[in-house]
Amino acid sequence: MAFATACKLQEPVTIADKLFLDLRRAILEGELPAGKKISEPELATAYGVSRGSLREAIGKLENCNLVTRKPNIGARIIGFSTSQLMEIYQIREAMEGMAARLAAENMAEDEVARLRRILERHKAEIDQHHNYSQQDVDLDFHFSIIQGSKNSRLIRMLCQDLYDLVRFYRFRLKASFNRSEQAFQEHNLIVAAIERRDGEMAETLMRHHIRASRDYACKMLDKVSPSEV
Amino acid sequence: MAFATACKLQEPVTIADKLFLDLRRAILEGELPAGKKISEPELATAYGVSRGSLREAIGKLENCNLVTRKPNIGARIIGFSTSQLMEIYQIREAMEGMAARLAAENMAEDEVARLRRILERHKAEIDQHHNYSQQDVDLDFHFSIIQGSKNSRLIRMLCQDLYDLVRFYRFRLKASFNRSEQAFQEHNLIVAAIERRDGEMAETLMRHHIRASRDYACKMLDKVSPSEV
DNA sequence: CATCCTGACATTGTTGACACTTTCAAGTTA
DNA sequence: TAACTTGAAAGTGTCAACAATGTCAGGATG
Repeated sequence: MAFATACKLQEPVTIADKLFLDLRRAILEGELPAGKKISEPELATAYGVSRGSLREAIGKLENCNLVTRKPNIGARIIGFSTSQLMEIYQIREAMEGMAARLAAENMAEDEVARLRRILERHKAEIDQHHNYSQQDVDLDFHFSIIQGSKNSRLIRMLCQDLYDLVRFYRFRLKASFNRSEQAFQEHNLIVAAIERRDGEMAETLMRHHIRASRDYACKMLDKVSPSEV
Repeated sequence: MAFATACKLQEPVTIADKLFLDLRRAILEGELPAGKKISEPELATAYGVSRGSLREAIGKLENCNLVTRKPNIGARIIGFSTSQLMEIYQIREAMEGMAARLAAENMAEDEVARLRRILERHKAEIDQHHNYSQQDVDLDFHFSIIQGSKNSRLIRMLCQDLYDLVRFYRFRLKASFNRSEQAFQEHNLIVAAIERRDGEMAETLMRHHIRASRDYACKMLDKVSPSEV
């Protein structure tokens, strides 16, 4: 997936880094269930490393907001709740809106062209009903715009901190999400605004897009489990 | 300072936590100079703790973006650059704008009243030329609005991740910053919008306020050191 | 019967020692 | 002299053992 590769610039050189990536993948792909308590001795022996390295890896996971720790009690995988998902959408609306504005101002021409190609790929996969890869192409789209903002800290906050959570939720709700055609239309408008270098409009459209995505997710969650917190 | 106390909910119970808070304060207040390399053995003996605890504390500092680490090479305190400061302002514009919108929608009446009182304190200190405490009152103002958003993740991202950096820069540039009267007027407008529960306007005004603050900082930096990166 | 102690067990926090990598200066060679 | 090699020193990464804390079942007490 282009998203993962492009977002992870540095190779894992140390054991703790490798472990961190392993555990992150395991959490994002549901191998380690949400809400589960992490037992340090258990995991350490399972992965064949010492507790020290594991603790360092857990520390990094805490930074990604994928686990929470309490002193003298331990770490657990985050749970998922509708309210937390809504919070994430609000933050994405603000930050990706800004990213779209900056991308319209700062993206190089070839980057804009690449963005347009992602859109074409998206359309092709819709026509062929490749539902499984539409999520990847969607991530690529958002990721490219974030990169285009050229704001290194914004990029880090979104790609490293927030999008892990997005993927965490997306993986667990993927069955419900099939808004690709509508999303494609909205993506189209955003790219057009970026091509016109209209930052104001790009931001407005991106915020609208993410709000629509939030509303859709909210409706789907209500349908699936109306009583769930 | 109300900001620091209210933002730190949990007591430091573990050695690594205490060390983390100590080091964070030392960095924010310039005790440890920007850009300095951190020697683990040196610091560990200086604080009378083992390297393991120190490394855990450094990990937390890395999460706050106050130090950067490279494998097998070590950690160093972040440096400061105008471009990085501008990036932070862009992110604050987006996120605090959203926070102000949500605060207008979600703040309880007594919280709004408290906000108004902060403003009165601000005015009193301007009249008495208490420049040193105006920065604190400014932090309290922004912090209260962020809290008022009721978005727990937004609060965490701003208060824990971004505002450490704000304080890092503010401490090192405090001499140049004397925009309190203008800032007070802008704060006034924002509170008025929140009191009217006008989220749209609160966001617009907050974004304007932060952009004005950025422009001012930019101008000051140019005046002080036009050639600096 | 419910509540409170109590003590053994399991888990986390902390430490010092060992292994590996980087750095840097002295010496060698073209 | 400049560039490369080498070896020691310093620093970081990793580990296993110890100390401190939290957990929970069993029994005593009202």
